[in-house]
Amino acid sequence: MAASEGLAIGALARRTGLAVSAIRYYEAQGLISPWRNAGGQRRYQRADIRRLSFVMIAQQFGLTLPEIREVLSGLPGNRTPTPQDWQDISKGLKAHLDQRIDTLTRLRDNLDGCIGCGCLSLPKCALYNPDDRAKSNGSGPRYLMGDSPEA
Amino acid sequence: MAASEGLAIGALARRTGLAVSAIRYYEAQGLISPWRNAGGQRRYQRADIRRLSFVMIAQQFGLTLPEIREVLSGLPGNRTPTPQDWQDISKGLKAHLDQRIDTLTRLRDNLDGCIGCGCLSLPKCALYNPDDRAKSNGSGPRYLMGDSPEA
DNA sequence: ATAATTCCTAAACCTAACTTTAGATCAAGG
DNA sequence: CCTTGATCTAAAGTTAGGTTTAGGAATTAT
Repeated sequence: MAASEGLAIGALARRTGLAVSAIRYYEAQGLISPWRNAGGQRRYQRADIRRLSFVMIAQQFGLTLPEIREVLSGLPGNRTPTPQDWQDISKGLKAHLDQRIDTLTRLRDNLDGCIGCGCLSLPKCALYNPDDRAKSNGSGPRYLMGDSPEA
Repeated sequence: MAASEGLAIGALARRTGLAVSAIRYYEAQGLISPWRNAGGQRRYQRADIRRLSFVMIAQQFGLTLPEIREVLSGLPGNRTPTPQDWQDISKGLKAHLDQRIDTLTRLRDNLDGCIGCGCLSLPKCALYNPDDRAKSNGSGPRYLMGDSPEA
């Protein structure tokens, strides 16, 4: 097995800790693009280990797979990414995370105020802020609150 | 319509901004318990507006519905919750949020370090911490990283 | 007394991010 | 050559948190 043959999907799975099925799924989502050997099996570059690690870290930070694909598109397509390339796109990740932390911190501080006043369901409550909801992640209903003062 | 008749589900939906279907779903998840009128329709107390508002806020903070049900169980069952009751269980929410912020802040600071060293895929990287993953929310694969230094 | 709303239940459908399954093919060891 | 293990594809299943639909029944408005 010459070094030029690349990694099989199982080997990549062991190296990254991902399930084989997850790696195939990421390919379907456009996050990674292996080539195929003569028998039609996927073969990966060593740089793909780092690529998938980046995907996993970005996921922890709350990015969706389409968002991660977008960030990864900042890598050069014509050569193996250098450490500097990775550092460059990681800065975008950090900015994203900074924003999430700011949002949550603001929510927490507002909750402090609400614990003090016990208002919790008033439209005037500082927690009533649709923008935060759009930013914070995923689930939950479409709207938030809109109670009348007396309740 | 005497005041004692309670709110119909549509009225509660308008007051909270939630969809009628969401309110029924929350009931199925044990988050709210209306009584039924003679015709079998759900009727709610005014205090339920606040209860659902609390559910929505807790969701923004990243709690799952089972977790929220757990927090709500801290309310008195034998009477309408007082502002003090709400303040009491809100403290639990705040603690939860504090923890999320700590975790994210730690992740961000570790990423700062990684941007500096460019390691991103090493097991020694500070970002390699399974505990954070268990805490941070929901999706994503089971494991994280496990690359060898040379990659 | 209708007509128009609203509400009821049960079941199917939806998205994200995967996993599982089934049946077939490929690769490697003896 | 033959067996074992890894891989392939396509499709269905899974979980969370809901929404939509279908066919009725209750309420409200006129």
